[in-house]
Amino acid sequence: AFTFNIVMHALCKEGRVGEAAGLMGCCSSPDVVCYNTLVWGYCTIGQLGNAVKLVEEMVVGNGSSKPNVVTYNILLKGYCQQGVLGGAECVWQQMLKRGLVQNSVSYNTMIDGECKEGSMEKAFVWRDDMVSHMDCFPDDVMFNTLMNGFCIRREIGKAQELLDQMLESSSLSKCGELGTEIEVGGFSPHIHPKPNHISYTTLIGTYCRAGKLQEAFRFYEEMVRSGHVPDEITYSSLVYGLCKEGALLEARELMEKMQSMGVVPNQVTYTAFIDALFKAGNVQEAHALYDEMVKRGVVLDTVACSVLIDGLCREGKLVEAREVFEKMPNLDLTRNHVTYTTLIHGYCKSGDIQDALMLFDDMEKEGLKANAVTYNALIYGLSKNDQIDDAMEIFKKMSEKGLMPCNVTYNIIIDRYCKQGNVKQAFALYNEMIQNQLIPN
RNA sequence: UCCUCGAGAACCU
Repeated sequence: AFTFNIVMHALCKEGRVGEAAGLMGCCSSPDVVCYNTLVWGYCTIGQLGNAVKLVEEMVVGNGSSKPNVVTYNILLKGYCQQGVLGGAECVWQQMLKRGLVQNSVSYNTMIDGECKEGSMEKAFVWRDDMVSHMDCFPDDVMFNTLMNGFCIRREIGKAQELLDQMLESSSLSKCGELGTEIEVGGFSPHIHPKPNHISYTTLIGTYCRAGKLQEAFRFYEEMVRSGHVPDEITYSSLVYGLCKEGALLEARELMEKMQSMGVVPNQVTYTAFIDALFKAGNVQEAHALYDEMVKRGVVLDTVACSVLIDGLCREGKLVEAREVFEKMPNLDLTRNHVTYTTLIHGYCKSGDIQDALMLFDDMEKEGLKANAVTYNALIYGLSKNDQIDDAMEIFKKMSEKGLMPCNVTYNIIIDRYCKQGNVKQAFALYNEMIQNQLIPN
């Protein structure tokens, strides 16, 4: 079972959960860890139903594979990832019924789930619950999770205060001096964990996304100065930040610097850079870097290929873009709704509505759900092709499918009517947009 | 050997 699990885990990590399941079937006595690994696999690919079924199987099975805290923690995360916090709470109750005691991973999982929903208030309720019911104190993961929650809400200042709290309590001379101050989150100062590289990278990544590179690099330097080792995620964040601001030369320099520090650029580092090069119209370098990535044995993934498809579309090389798209399954790469939408948009932009619509059908046949962006691409393509009536058909179909048109949807149509000189229709849609509580930009 | 925190892709102007 030990050996089986190592392979199963590797398969699940690549999203090959079906194969992992098959492998477990070959194992004469799979243990809890095997089962947990498979439950985890199903959760990460979004197949919660299969995960739950497997856990039920464990419950009625023999003693060696009864679900444990880890099993339920995996389910908690599964529900949180789907945004079904209520489902996670049900799992929580089941744990109690089965006499299992939640640990800090359970609590941190729920806190992260609430943070990702933007509910910091609820996240802190879980924190309080943990402190009052358990012997465990908030750990570094919890602080990092909460920092990230504030970052998501664009309250970077509060995230920074949490970092400061961790720093204060790890410097002995300051311990006990903070008693009466009201701090973010109301933590008791003496039990703070120390920050780690993730604490810093959380802030760095947020500043990079916000285009505040000075701040990002300030924390990078502080991180290094205090003895934390930046990893590929830290550097990828910074490379992305530089690219986003158009500082492509500096991005390249940083990629070299990270290697001199012994950190190997991965597919995320490369993809961030390649994407920026394509968008800047620097096609040759984009391809050169892509080749470098492949030559170095960096494993391609869905995003890397989608970026390549997008770049080829921007170049007008739709045939080549299609070839990459077709080759993805051979490389064991999943094509998701973004991959499809990228190519659909490429076809629309080039006026090839036929292929766009065919690909849209293929997408639905694959069981992938089109989102507003997909529909917007089609609406754009049709209206640009003077098929405004067909565009409006798609527009209606969108609402029928329960997808709300967004402001980009309205922008596309309003723009078209204006270009046709049909200002009246344009205003009609503008009013509809307002009625739907959308904010014009 | 299993669970929790940080990085990259698609639509209009």
